[in-house]
Amino acid sequence: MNQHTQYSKGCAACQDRTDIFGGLCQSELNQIDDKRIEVHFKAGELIFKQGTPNMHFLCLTQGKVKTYIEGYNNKNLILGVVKPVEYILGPGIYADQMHHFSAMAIEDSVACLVDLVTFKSLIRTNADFAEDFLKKVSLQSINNYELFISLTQKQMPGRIADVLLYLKDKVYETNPFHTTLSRQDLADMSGMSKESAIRILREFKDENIIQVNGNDFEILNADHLVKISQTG
Amino acid sequence: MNQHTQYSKGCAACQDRTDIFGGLCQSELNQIDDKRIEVHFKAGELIFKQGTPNMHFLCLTQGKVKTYIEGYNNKNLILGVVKPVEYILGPGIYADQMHHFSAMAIEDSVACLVDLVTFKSLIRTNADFAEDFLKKVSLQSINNYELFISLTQKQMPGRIADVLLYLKDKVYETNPFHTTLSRQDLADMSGMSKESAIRILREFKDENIIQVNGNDFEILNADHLVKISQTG
DNA sequence: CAAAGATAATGACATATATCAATATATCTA
DNA sequence: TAGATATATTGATATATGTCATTATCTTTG
Repeated sequence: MNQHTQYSKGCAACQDRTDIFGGLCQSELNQIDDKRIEVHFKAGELIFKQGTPNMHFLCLTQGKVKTYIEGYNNKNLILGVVKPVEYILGPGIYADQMHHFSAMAIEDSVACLVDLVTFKSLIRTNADFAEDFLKKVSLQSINNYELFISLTQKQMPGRIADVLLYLKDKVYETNPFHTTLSRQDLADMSGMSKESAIRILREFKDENIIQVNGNDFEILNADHLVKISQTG
Repeated sequence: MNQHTQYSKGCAACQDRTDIFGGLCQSELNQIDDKRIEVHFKAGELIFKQGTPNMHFLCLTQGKVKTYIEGYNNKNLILGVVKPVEYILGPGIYADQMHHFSAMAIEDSVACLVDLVTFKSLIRTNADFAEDFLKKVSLQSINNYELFISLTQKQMPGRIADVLLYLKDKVYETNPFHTTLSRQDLADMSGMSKESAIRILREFKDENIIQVNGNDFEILNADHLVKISQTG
């Protein structure tokens, strides 16, 4: 990606492409704009790391970012994939000012960093914005509950089905779709070894539920995938 | 528990026993007090159920409550045990007005129900209260991340170790402790079958890490439990 | 107190899943 | 382009964990 083709018309322009700034007036948007740092990340680059201080509110304007918890034995658990225009919010902002998960660009990406002082002051002064934020946090929480059930109560086919449906419906929003996620990433999203993830994908392929060619996926039988997701 | 020995001096009295009302002035406390319904639950009674409308903000003043997600095949995942004075907050409040998990009294309990209109209006008008609330939500979120890692990346001994340490340090805050949680509950907290939970407990007993007698537990070697928790 | 019902404990067995090793394929780099 | 490195795939095997059946223990209730 060319560094000069960047999207830098300010927060007002982004406002058209998302709902998260809907509760802000022009002067409030300017507050954010003034404190905004636009940063470009190459695919594979770490955006922030679990365990480091959380100093900024981060808004993704281009590319895709995976968020993941670094667990034991170098095993990661991918919480989700963020796409533009969406912010990446960690619970540390209002707790211990630390990052509780890491974020890595899986495509060349552009993110805006806003210092937390500005962000928190807006939360305090604009009740609509605070409510919108609470709503976002809540929706993320609901997603986490679904992830909990998927990871702890479903067998491997159900978990892989959930990942495929998530990618199709929530991340790429197309079918077929191309992903830059590796097989290891798919495994980290479904809490299994990469060998197991590969095996399940092959089974789905053999049963004509999906078509796979490298990193190109097509869901051929979404209903069947939903059924597999539900029956564990 | 005798219905007449109830704690009913109003929110101001509860304020001494918790931090959650710290950001409220007297008139705001009165607002809550006016809309407050105090309800007694017997052990085993359902307080609210996943999938039903979420109409109240709930504050536990006596007893203990387990919160759990109802998954597939009648399998539950216990998120945690709430003790007084703490509120039980679901993400539905700011999302779809639904309960996303269930709550059940595991001891005779008393809870205050406050309608959400009052609660939300306080969030809008009192920035300190809103920040305190965000902090609570964030801490809960951080706990959930730890639970994620425990449930998805640790083997059974590590998961049972986490449950035992959680009960000792966070729920009962004594050692030895007595619990009203069944073996099935312990299994639902650690994402395994009750038979497996029982087996691991016996192993810990045989290794003199814990002492178990029915529902009376004593952690004899906490350091060892911590080590087991860390090595998976 | 005895009977009944629930909960707990244990063993035998089945199976889902991880691990290890080998090979294949893709991607990078000199 | 060739070599090197990373990633993907497959098969054989080990193991963690669930399921089922049985017995034991506790708790309730008439």
